[in-house]
Amino acid sequence: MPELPEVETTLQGIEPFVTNHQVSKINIRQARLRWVVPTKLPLMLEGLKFHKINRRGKYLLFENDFGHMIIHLGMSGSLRIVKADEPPGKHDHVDFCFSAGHILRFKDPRRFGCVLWQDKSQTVHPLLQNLGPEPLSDNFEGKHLFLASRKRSISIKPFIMDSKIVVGVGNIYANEALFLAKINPKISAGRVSLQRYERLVFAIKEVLKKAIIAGGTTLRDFKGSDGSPGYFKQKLNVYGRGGKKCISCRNTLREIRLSQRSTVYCNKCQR
DNA sequence: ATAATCACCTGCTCGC
DNA sequence: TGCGAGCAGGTGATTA
Repeated sequence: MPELPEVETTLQGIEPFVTNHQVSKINIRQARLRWVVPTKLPLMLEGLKFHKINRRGKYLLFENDFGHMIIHLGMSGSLRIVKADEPPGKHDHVDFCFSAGHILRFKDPRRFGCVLWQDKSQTVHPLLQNLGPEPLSDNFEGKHLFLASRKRSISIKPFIMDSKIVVGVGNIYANEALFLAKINPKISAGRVSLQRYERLVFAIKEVLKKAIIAGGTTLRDFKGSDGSPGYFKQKLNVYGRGGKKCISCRNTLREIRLSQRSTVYCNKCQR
């Protein structure tokens, strides 16, 4: 499920049940995720409290006195708060039990996600060290994409999905943002004007912000809820609508593959 | 260095 | 009802 809005929604939903709660026990049922869950994880967490949860791109960083736990949800991961007596399902790989009696439960059918540990130190974790700016921050602006794209022949859609360029723009929202900005996903990143990049940046921020708000409305009952947060309910203009009519001009939306990812666009509106 | 492809997994849908 | 093919929200590693 997770694009950036879902990760942010997850953070906000679990935060009150995690921060400043003492971790009593870690149960790892399946350590073989994208990378093996480190053996020393329980040692670094049990008996301690997390001070805070931060987000960097789609990575969640759980901070405590010794360092931070890094969680990524991959393609199918989720984090939920459940009661202590709730039996785990087939894909519930890791439980973080709290003294207060609830559990933070990591579920991930496809196991593309990860649960890692980084000791407190000067060095940044390799997964985090080459990441581009946060899309919702002020220093993400049109000029950044314009400068980074000069002499690049890559299509603009995979370009904005590259985490070295900007983090957190996944397939759904890349499609949606390009539609809003009226930019054809196939065109070379290096041939897009500054003005058009400014429009694209505005569209990316807009799409992500709206999705977070939509997700936020569904996370009231995060504890014990069955998940399915917001974005499915959110109105998607192009993603998943290949062959249907463009909401703006009624032209038939095209569906192609770019970098192996499903890409939907209107060839009349998006030039 | 850059762009495209592969790989990691499970579950679901579709056509036969 | 069963079976194989193809696809899915991500992204690091490998190949040209």
